[in-house]
Amino acid sequence: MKGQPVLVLAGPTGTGKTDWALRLAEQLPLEIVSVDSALVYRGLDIGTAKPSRELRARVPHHLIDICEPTESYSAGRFVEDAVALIAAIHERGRVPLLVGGTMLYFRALLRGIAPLPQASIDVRQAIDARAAREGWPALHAELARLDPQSAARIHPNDPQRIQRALEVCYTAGRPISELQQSTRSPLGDTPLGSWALMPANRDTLSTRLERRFREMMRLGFLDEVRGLHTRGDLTPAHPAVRAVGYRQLWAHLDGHISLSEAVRRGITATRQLAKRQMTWIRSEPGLTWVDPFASDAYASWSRNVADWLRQFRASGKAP
RNA sequence: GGCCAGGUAGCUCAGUUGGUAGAGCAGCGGACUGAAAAUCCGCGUGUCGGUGGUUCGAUUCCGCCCCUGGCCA
Repeated sequence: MKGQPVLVLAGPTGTGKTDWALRLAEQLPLEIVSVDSALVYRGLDIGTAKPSRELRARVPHHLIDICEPTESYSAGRFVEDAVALIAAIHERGRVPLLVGGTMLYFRALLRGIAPLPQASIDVRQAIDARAAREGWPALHAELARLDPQSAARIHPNDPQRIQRALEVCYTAGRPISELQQSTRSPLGDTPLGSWALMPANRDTLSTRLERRFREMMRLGFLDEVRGLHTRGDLTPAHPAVRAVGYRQLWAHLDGHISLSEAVRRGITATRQLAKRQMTWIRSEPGLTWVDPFASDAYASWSRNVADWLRQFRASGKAP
């Protein structure tokens, strides 16, 4: 017996996912679940192209503005939150529409994530301190002793993953590669209607991303970052400050680079983000690609979605 | 107009005591299990400004020309 349907709309930044989701929600009984590691933070608005409060008042949105920028959200928390939300939305007789570009979150939710220990600030600090003394290659060598399987997969120059793998060894007492074997999808047999916005022409996206960044600057992006900068409790080590655009403007506010250089680098970082997102989408099975910049793209997509949902209505499982 | 310094990869530059060249950035491809808008890996043929000359061989040396910047008129 199949469960109730879930809709997925993935895509790189700047392809209009948010807009499409809102339009679709005007014609179908949907609730939007954001799949975005930056939209979770309060106070990151302009630079994340966060949908406005008015828009969010019209259609139910979830997982936006749920953290302080001093916090660290995670893929694990996302999966917990999303699973609970999907159940609640189904309970209300509506259809969840998962929208976003954080592909790790999508994968963790759709394919599963192993029950691993949470990040530990203390352990990470200890590892960082050792890395500063002995260098990351030494820590990679240690990982090779404790968890050869992970060490083989993790490049010696990849501090973030070496650190995480060691952290899990220390706190769980077992290698991460072993714990990862019990990965399974939390969604079970939930039927998925999955689409990805993939621009057929990269230059079109690139141009739009630059335009959008400059528009953000016009809307007061720098003031927004200055506000975060002035708080005094945030540093470039916080995930919120590492977000594209924020990081570069932060460097400018710290006096490291000029404003025009920060903007230039911000635009570049945005393009690189989109590229990484597309790499991930290409490798992800089960996604139907849609070129968002083709004429009538939205119209035909929304028709497809409605058609796909109809089967559940017919069998009486959904609205 | 004269003098000086440059013109080498999309950009900033290095280099070749003469044997047709390499870094960073950008770009492209890839990886991705609690930071993921993160973190990391791989990919470098380009009339070496143009044209004559010297030479077995010139991007490298010499002449002339063009362009850019600076100084002097």
